Amino acid sequence: MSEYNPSKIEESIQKIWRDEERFKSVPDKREKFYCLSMFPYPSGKLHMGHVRNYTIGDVISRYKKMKGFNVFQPMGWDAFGLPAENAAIANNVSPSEWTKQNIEHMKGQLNSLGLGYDWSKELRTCEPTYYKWEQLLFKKFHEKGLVYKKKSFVNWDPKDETVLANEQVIDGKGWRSGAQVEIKEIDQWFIKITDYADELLDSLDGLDWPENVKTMQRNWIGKSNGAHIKFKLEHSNDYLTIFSTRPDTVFGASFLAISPQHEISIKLGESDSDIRSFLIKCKEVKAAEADMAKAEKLGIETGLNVIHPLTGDKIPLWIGNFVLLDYGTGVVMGVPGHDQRDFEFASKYNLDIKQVIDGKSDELPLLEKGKLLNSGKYNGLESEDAIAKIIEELKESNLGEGLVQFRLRDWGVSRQRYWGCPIPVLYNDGIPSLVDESELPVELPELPMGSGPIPLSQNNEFINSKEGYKRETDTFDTFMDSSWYYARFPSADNNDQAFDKNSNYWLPVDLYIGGIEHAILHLLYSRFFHKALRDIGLVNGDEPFKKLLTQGMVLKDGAKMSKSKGNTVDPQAYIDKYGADTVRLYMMFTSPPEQSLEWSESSVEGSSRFLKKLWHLINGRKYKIIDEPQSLNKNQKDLRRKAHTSILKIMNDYETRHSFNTAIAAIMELFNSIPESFKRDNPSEAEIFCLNETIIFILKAIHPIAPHVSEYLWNNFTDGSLGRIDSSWPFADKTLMEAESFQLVIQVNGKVRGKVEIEKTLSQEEIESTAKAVENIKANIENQTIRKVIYIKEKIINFVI
RNA sequence: GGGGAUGUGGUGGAACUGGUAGACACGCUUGGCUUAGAACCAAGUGCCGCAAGGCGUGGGGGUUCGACUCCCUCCAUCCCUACCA
Repeated sequence: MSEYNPSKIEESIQKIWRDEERFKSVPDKREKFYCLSMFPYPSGKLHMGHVRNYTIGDVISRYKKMKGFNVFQPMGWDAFGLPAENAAIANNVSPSEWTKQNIEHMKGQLNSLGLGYDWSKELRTCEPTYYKWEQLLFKKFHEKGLVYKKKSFVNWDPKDETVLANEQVIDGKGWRSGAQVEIKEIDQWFIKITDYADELLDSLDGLDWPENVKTMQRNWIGKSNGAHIKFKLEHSNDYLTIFSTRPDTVFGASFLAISPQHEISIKLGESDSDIRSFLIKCKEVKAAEADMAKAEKLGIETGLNVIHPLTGDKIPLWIGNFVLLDYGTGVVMGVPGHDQRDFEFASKYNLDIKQVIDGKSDELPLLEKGKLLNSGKYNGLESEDAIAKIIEELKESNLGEGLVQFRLRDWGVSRQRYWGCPIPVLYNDGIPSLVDESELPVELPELPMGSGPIPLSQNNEFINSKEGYKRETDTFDTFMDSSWYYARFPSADNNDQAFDKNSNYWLPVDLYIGGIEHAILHLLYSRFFHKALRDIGLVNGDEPFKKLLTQGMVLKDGAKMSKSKGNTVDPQAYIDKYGADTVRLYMMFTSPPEQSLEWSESSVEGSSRFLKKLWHLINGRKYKIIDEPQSLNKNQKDLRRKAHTSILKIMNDYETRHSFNTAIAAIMELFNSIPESFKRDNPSEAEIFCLNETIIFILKAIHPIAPHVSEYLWNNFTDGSLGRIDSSWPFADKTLMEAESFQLVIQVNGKVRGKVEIEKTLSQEEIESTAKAVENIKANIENQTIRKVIYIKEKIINFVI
């Protein structure tokens, strides 16, 4: 008998798939299923996270195909981005060459895993055939009024004279130069995602997405009701406007704080050296929100006052490093009595702390709402009431108004990098205009000979390549590239249109699978893109991804696998050693998709062992057509019951729960439940019938996960008599699932004291007396009054004494 | 700082709707096969205890006949935080 040889089998089966073009998808009459896994950044090698992500997608795609769906599963490359520039500097290769080589290698790896992609629709975001359309979409967004330019902040490395990504700033220093990084303001392109804030929020409700992701998006969008309140600057005609969700606490305002980048701060810095040095200090904070929040809250008095709009009191104006110019109005009202952060700030700088809300305790800060006090004529009113009345008064005196504010900010899409999609803009005397459609794409130029990846701003040939104009030198944020690729896939081979009838047929994506780390940004940008494309008339429907599955990370020794930690495991070594089927089986078996997965070497061995056992049971055996036997003995009935209940459970696990680990456990259980006698050389006809049925069920059930070995065994077992393995899913016959008895668990006061097998024909009284008669139960309830009997049908009986 | 998760044997995990905690595996122990090992096969394996029994799902408290599951509270770890992708 031949041994299980994964590499030989996998190669031969993959050849059949290639020759048949098994995974090429075209529209037809079946129900469609567009299954998409987040495309990878071509970093060079597949990592475990990819293997997991793509195996999940492939398992579901193959399962859906067996269930009769027309499945489309494409794959492509998120090919622009920072790592290519880093590699270019480190290895002196061009980003495009490096990227191309990585793609070739990774594509081979994906194929060796047996992933069923329709490569006829492959796309690469770094190719002009892709980004030409991205440039056109940007132009359409511009025509719709969704694009504008404004100043905003970046991490600036003064030594290298480059803009740094957040991850390139380490402890406030540039990663390469080591220079102190500064916040710098530059002019950049923005897209008005906030125009869609309400819709992005509201249409979350109808999505079949995990609740936690929807919650994260809701909180990110952050719709809040509040008010703008104007404070007049003393000795001036200017006003400062703040936004507050708690106008009921306005009488507790004891300071106002402005951002260090606010024009007043900058003006004061010019004449006051203390303020100047404070502002310089504030520049030394990384632009990332987490870093700003962690930084110590610092402030400096401006010496200016503002006038409280309701009391007329003078209130000091401060500059605070925690105030973001980009967010809200760039001015904050400090109410130390009722806000944690304001309280800490006021305590530190000895500012007034007033209580204006009556709470259960008098300990400040008091964060909850309640009755107002120390608030003039509003004393005694409940917060909600007071909010309405205060807004009314402010409105009458033109010093404020109620309004809804979003936390969501517009999307800055400018990057000062080489390896990205050029923003298609021309400047004539500094006036920008979008490049004409007939002149698209604006191609990214090759790098000058011998140069590293210099930004386009240093490439004069590019800048001046259209006479009379200067070209825009910013490139797009790579989130732009990945925000619409899902819609391009079905039309990826069409160079005349961004989206053709294929996109219309396949969209929306029925299941989108990817890492939880994309829960907010990528998924929100894509949702925005879809809505904007819809309004331009390019796609149908309101949402791009009907259902979402977010997978957890792959860990080693409790930590995320990363190069810097040196704890990476190269999947290729395992594919080479055990074969793709084992790696896929291991990945699916060891943890449910949404949880993180701890890599363990020895468990891989276990998955391989199961496939070997499967091989030894089935290889060499031949399927024989036998009529369904008239009567079966207990063993035979039990096996059939197990087979049919298992198939039903596995179906539910694949389809509804996406719980592949329990599906595999059920397959293993079914395998283990085959009586030894059925496998002998001379079984009875009835035994052969039951065994054949079980083998068919097991091969079909494991096929989405271990497609090579199952198809190979299937072909040899059936000799083509039952069609291709992926042509159908087994029928689970409910009439075969019924058992004649069940095990009843007997509890006394909620503790398990015994178990007994009960015939289903028994009445509840009979069950109760049978339970009471069980040896250990008798002892437990003797001489006791049974106060209550709780019977849960065919499960449990509990005697309460 | 804010937002979202997770926590169950030596290990990965199961328990789907409040109803037998530990399915299915890994590992380990013992035995078989073997000159030996690997592989394979069989039995055992939550903890304490000779046993009867008791304890047990991150800690503490609560609801319930019954809690891994619901509520309160605390702790630990991970992810995101708008220029990593």
